[in-house]
Amino acid sequence: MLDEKKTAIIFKAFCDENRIRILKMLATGEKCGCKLLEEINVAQPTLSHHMKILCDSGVVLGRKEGKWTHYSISPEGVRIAIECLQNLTIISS
Amino acid sequence: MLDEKKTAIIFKAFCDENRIRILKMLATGEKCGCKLLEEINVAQPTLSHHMKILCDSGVVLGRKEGKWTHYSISPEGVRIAIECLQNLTIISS
DNA sequence: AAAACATATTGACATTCTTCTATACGTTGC
DNA sequence: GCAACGTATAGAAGAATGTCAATATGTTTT
Repeated sequence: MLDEKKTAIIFKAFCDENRIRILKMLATGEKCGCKLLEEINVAQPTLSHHMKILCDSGVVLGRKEGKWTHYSISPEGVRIAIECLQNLTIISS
Repeated sequence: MLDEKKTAIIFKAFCDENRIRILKMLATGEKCGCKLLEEINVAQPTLSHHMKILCDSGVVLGRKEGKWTHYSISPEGVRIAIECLQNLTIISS
């Protein structure tokens, strides 16, 4: 089981409204930063900040390609997050 | 699918280290506030504050009985949280 | 090499969150 | 009724977070 600190870092991804919007966009497939920026109402440095938190959580992957960064949901990160949520909440002895 | 605000409220439950400790305690069964207070290193009003956030998320249930409040994991709340996490992160078109 | 573009970093400010002390509220037992 | 107990609320202080403008970094194109 992950420690409290790492667990908190994972779920920080899901506790800001703008990050949730970003995740919903990524759920339809990989997108580059500039595309995300078009669809969300924040300044570019703010988006960059949120993308860092999402990547740090492990739930999102960033793939650099030339001047673009393509972001996508990480299936492995998602698996870990769900497992973590279950460990925290499923009653056990 | 839940809106961004409600989703954020659910996952706020999991993004503070002390709340994660509390959830781990509750995963071993229902506990009253005073029992939780013994095991966690915060003042009583701070615990009360965290319990409110946990209950607001729907992941924890509070059951009043005389002067005690007994807290437990809500299986239904957990189900919704996991479903919500899956909706946000499982790739779809 | 210079211009244009995508993204990251810095620094400042406002808001939100965590925590505490003090106090209030509701219940139990004398 | 009053004291003791468990919990909640109010208010304040400090820390963390979200946001932006300005600027830096790295890449592509001309």
